[in-house]
Order: sequence, then structure tokens, then C-alpha cells
Amino acid sequence: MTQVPIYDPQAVEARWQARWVADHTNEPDLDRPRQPFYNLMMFPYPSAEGLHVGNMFAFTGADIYGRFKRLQGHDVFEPIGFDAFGIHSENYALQVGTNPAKLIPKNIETFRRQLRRFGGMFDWRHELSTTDPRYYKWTQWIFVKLFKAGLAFRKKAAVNWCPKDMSVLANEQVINGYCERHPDTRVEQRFLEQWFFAITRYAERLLKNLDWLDWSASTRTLQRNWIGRSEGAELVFETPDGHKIAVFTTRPDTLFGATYLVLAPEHPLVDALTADEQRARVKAYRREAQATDIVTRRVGDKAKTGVFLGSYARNPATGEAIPVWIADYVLMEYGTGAIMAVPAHDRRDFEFATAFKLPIRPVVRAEGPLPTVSEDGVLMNSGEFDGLPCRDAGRRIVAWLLSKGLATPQVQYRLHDWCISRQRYWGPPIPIIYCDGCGPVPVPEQDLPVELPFIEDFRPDAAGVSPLARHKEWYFAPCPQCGAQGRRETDVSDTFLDSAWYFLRYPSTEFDDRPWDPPRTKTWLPVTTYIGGNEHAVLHLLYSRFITMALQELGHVHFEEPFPKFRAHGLIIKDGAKMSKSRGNVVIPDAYLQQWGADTFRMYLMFLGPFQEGGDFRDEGITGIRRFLDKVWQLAHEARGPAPSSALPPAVARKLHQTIRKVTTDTEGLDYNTAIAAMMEYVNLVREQGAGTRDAVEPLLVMLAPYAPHFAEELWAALGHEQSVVSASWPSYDERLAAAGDVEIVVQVNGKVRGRLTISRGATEAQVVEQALKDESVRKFVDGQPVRKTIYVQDRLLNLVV
RNA sequence: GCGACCGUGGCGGAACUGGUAGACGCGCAGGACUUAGGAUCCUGUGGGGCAACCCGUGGGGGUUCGAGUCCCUCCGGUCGCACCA
Repeated sequence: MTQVPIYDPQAVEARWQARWVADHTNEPDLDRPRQPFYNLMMFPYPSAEGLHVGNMFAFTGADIYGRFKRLQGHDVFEPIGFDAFGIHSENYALQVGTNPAKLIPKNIETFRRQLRRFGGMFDWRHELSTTDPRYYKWTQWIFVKLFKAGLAFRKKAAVNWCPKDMSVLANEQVINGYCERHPDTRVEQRFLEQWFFAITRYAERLLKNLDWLDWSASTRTLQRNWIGRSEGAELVFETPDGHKIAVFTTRPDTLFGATYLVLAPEHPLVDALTADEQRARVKAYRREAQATDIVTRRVGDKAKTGVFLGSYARNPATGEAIPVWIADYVLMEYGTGAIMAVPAHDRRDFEFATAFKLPIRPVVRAEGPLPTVSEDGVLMNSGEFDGLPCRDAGRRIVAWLLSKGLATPQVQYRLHDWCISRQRYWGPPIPIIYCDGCGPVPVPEQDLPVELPFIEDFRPDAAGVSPLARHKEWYFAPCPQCGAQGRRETDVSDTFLDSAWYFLRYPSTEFDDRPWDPPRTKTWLPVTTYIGGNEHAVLHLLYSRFITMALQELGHVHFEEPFPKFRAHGLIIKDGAKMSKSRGNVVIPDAYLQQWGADTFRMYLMFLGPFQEGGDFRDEGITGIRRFLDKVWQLAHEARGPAPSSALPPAVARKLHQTIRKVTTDTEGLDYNTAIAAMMEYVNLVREQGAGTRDAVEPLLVMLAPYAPHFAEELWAALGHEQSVVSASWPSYDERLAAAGDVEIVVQVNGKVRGRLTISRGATEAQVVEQALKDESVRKFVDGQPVRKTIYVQDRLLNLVV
């Protein structure tokens, strides 16, 4: 009996982590890979608190997949970096009173340590940080490219303003009227000159490509809803004095039921359409609407308000003069900023009409109380269109008005252009110089980056001016076109721009004269598999797709979709609730890594539940994983020495091949919890059979390597291998062996289980029936009655109906 | 309100195209080894019943020889959108 050493995870993990560094184990040849596989995971924001279990869960799941692909023979590139610009970092810096430029490097240092500690297969040669001028030089370069292509433009716009952040927020950062980061702070409306990216021009493509992208279904649905395509028509209502009011509607079939029009309070025609006797009231209402922030206006459950303009427009179908109103439930940002109101068939219009006693005329025959919103019905009160189904009628009405120049079929999107301006300090300055003569001029590419100056007082300004405006030497710069004194743009760009292209940079981090090297990019991109959280389904993922499409059109990349395959992982919750600082239920992995080691902790996180669904973190179960690893440790040490001359016992061989089959398909499908369970079953059987030999254990170690990489290395070496286990190949299985042996068949009588038979695989129905009728308990239930029908499922089940 | 997903033992969770419900793990109970055991090993573990059996996948109904799985309906939960015309 050889003495089995104690399994000491700390020692094992330290040893192998050092070996990986020394041997450059995780640094693939980026220039001459045989089978490149770009395994990307969402880079973290390096918070001061360090990595939490949520990050670790995500990174572990992605790392397992990368390691699995590597064992299958791919050259896996698995980079990591830091998304370190942005309001998160800046607010924290403000809170502790230290410049983020000083804080971030420390945080990154902590993250690096933690990321190495958990055993990620990262290629550290290609680490990046968005705050590095070598990186954001190219973020600015992308801005310039988009600007020159007409895809970046300035617009004075009503924006969401968070008084706590003292900055604008994207619509996506406003949650029910409150700031994403300050749930107790209402967002206000301000009008500021902002930079926008024309993402809406790509709406159709962004939507269309979702049909073929291999993405988690939930993520695709979120993006589809966000883009929000609606098909309909623009209809024109004319006023007696010749004004044309265009409205967008998805229900042209209900035109005969349009009994009034509503314009947004900001609509440009409001002045012209206001009758003198209504002017005072209209003015007051508009003032009130303007004072209300955009977000409050959008909260849908408040009572409808509005004012009659005192004038009328002609319904193009009925020829009737219908009143024109303004109301804040109509939004200037969507469609034409005006609607035709069909109170009988629209809930909002119905509420409004009821409140102001406007006529309600049903035009669709339907069951139930008004308003009836369904499109399944036929028209009534609609002249020659009576009796037609809604959809048909809609098309015909549009065609009819089209001939009179009063309608155009149209598609609308909910998606808005991307506002990238932030009136803050901690971001890449937008590379524009304003010149009195030349207007906004982009900083020439050779002058990039526009470095973010270090300034002591980086507090934002309640007036909405970026802190950079206070730095006079920086602020004034000569116009690149005419040389006259100009002023720099003082806004910085949105963090989502930093992360919208980082995957392009990873393979090319060593080049300073180009953002991404063309041959490298050709070799490694698009990303092979991207794994990340669904919290970024509509922001990061949509923006990255847009930037990639734009870069492709401008000839800078050769593909239009950056992430052909994306999988969303689940969320780790704790005590039934999302982990958050405010709840105080955030789990920091360090203590677990210390007590159990990375391998046990990694496997434990994966065993918690399905990776793509998440799970509830509790630490009671972790001992189960450790016991499992201890058993494998024991088996592997017993298996040292020469392989036995005799083959594996048949039951073990069969189970081995079944296990390889299951672990292979489950790992491929990210079903890590069941893959681990299968390995446990296998180990239980091997121990039961006393079959812990080399040929039983080695394939197991390879399968375990993605899950418990250090542990597998240690045992692989203990079995005498000199090469790292990452250079082993994933075991293959023999379908015949996996299927060998007898099967147990369930015998049912009238659908209830009455017996089980062990029978050789592939038996015919007749044989099984004969056997079954010999079974005592089956006989009891058949009870001499004639068998009316038998249902036989090969090798699984027999059902006798009597 | 709309959209998506989900309700399975004491707990986390398994169950391929409808075909043995509860794999695997935790916990628990009993036993073994021990000075001791929070170590390890063995046995048991959905509920009821001495048993034969019966009942069981949120509730109710349906399709089927057969339903956790499909259909209808109700209840509960999570996430996303939210006056988008």
C-alpha cells in the first residue's frame, strides 16, 4: 500500500499557477494558430470591493468552456481586461475623495490577483484597460471615423438628467423615472447639446440579423423588444386653412373611428393651429408639460390631461371635421409626434375621450366592452370597407388614401439614437475642437489620443458643464483646420462606447499604430463564443453590434456581427434575492478560495444549478464537491504504477463510455451541473467495483480538467505525465460500448407500472410480451383478461391494455 | 397592462423527441471504525399503509394506452418593457 499524500488545494493551486506562467501555458500563438477559438467573456468593471461571486460564477462558466474547447484541439484565446472608465468609478472616487486615476490601478491590481487565483485560462499578455491612453486613443479614433461618415452628430435634445450624478443618463439608465444608480432620485428633463450616434439607421439590420444569430433566446427577445419595430402607415389630416397633420398609426383600419387628433405639446404646428380664445390655456399647458421631466411624463398610469386647440382637421375617410387637442400622453420623440385618436379601439384614447367627453365610435365588430383592441374582427361603420377583416381593410384603406397622396406605408422603431455625451470627468474626451470659423472639427488622427488631463477638482457641475471646462490650458486648443484659437469639447464619451469594441482590441494589444491588426483580426474575429450576463442584452450587445456594422461599412472590419454565438448565464442570488450592496448579501469569494481552494469553489458554483439559469448561493453543499474530489484524489493515487493487463470490468467500461458521452454533450451545452453529476456517478461506480485503475481514471481526469484545472494537473502529473493536462485530448467514446449490456424494461398494465424485466438489448416485442406474461405481479393485474392492445417502446417499456 | 421564463422531496436540483418522477449533491436517521470525530465507510431516506397496494411534479379541466413534459383555465413567482400610437 502506497502512502497517499493529503490533498492540499492551496499548495496544488499555487504550484500550477506558477507553472502556467513559467511555461506560457495559456498564451496561444496568435499569428499561426491551427484552429483559432476566441473565447470571450464580458470584462469586469474593477470595483473597489473586488471580484464578487457573481463575476466568478460567470468567469468560471466561460473558462470551463474555453478549457473544454482547448482539450478538443482548438487554440483557445481567452483574454481579460478592465472596463474602468465611467460613472461607477467616478462616483466612488468622489465618495472617498481620491482621484479615480489613482484609485483604478489599485482596484485593477486586486482584480488581477483574484482572477489569477481562481484559475482562469487568461492570456495576460493581452490584458487591456479602457482607461489606458493606448486604448482610448482608438476609442476616440472610432468616434472620428463615425463623425466623418456622418454617423456622429450634435443635437439639442431633451435629456434625462440625474441631479445626484449631475450628468445626463441614457434612456436605458432610467428605471421607472428614477436613476439606475440612485433609486431614490427622480430624473429631470434638461435641454442640452449632445453628441449622438445614428444607431437608428441600422435598426432594420440589427433586427433582421437576430434571426440567424446563435444567441440565447431570451437575449434575442430582449433586443427585439428594445428595437421595437411597428408596421403601419403615416396618414395625413388636413385643416381648413391648409395645414397638413401627419400621424403614424399601426391601425389604419380604424380610421373611420378617429374622432379627434392629439399632438404632442411640443409639436411644431401647435401655434398655428391654436385658436385665439384657446391660446392662454394652450400656453399654460405647454409650459406645464415642459416643466415636467420626460420620465414622469412617460409613467403611464396617471390620469390623462390635455387641452383643445380650438381648431379642426378633416378625417380623410369620413370627411368629417374632428377636433385637434394637445396632450402629454403623445410623445414628440416617437412617430410624427401626433396621433389620430380612435377611442373605441385604443385604451389610451378611450381614457382620454371619456375624461373629455369626446365621441367614441366603434368601427370593429367585436365582443366585450369598449375599448376593443383586437385586430381579429370585421369592420363596421366604415362605408365601403364594412365587413372586411381588419388587416385587409387596413391595407385597402392605405392604398385608397395613397392614391390621394394622404397615406404612406411606414415602419417605426422604438430604438432611439445613442446619446454618447457625458458631462463628467472620468471618460475619454470626445475628440472635437470647436472653432468659431469652422464649427466642430475632429482632432486629426495623428494627434490622438486627446489625453484626459489629471485634475484635482473633478467634481461635476450642477450647471451641466463638464469639469474639463475648468482646465483652461487644456480647454483652449488651436483649430486643426484654420489654426485659430478653438475650444475643446469638454464632454467625455459614454462607457458603453469603450466596451463596444474591446473585443477587437484584445488580439492586437501590442500594436500602437493601429487599433487592430488586419491579419490578426482576420484570424481571430468574429468572436467564436461570447458568454455574459443578460443585464447587457440591450445596451452593450446592441451597441457593439452597431459599432461593428458601422466599421464594416467603413471598411475597417470584414464582418458585420461581432458575436455569432452568445450565451447568457444566469444570476447567482442569495437568500432568494439579487446580491447587492444595499441588501448586504454580497458574497466575496476570497474566503472560500482560502478555505476550499479554487477547484472546489469553481465546481461548487457550477453545481449550484444550471449555468444558464443561475442559482441560489448557500454554502451548505460545498462539502459534497470536496468529498468528490477527495475520492478522485484517492483513486488516482491508487492507479499509479503500470496499467493492469486485464481490461476494465464491463460495467465500468460501459459506464465510462456513457459518462464520456454525457460529459461531452453537457459541457458543450453549458449544462455543467449535470456533467458534474455524471462524473460523480462514474466515480461512485468505479469505487463500488474496486476498479480504480489507470485506464478508468485517466479519461476522468481529462474530463475534470476544465472544471478543476489545478487538481487535474496535479493528478495527471502524479500518474507520470510530463506534459500539462491541457495538452491531452478529450476522451472519445464508443457508442456501442456505451449501449452494451442488458436493459431493464418496465411493464405496465393499463398504464401503471406492474413489473420490470431484465432483457437483452434489442429484444422483439413478442419476446418481451412472452416474458412479461410470466411475471407474477403482471399476471395478477392481467387476471386472465384478453390483452386488447400492446404498446412497446424498444428497450424501454411495454404497456399491456386489457 | 404587454412580452419572456418558471412553479418537482426538508433543501439545491435531475428527467432525450410524451414512456421507470425525484439522477447527483446537501441535510437527516441508523450502523461500523475510533480515546474522540465536525473525518471516513456502509445502509436507509417523497407521503400514507403491517402488507398487498394507494396517493403524489402549484389548483382545476382536457388530449392519450401513457402527461412533470402537449392543450385550455386559474393561482403564485422572477425578469424585461412600460402612455411607442
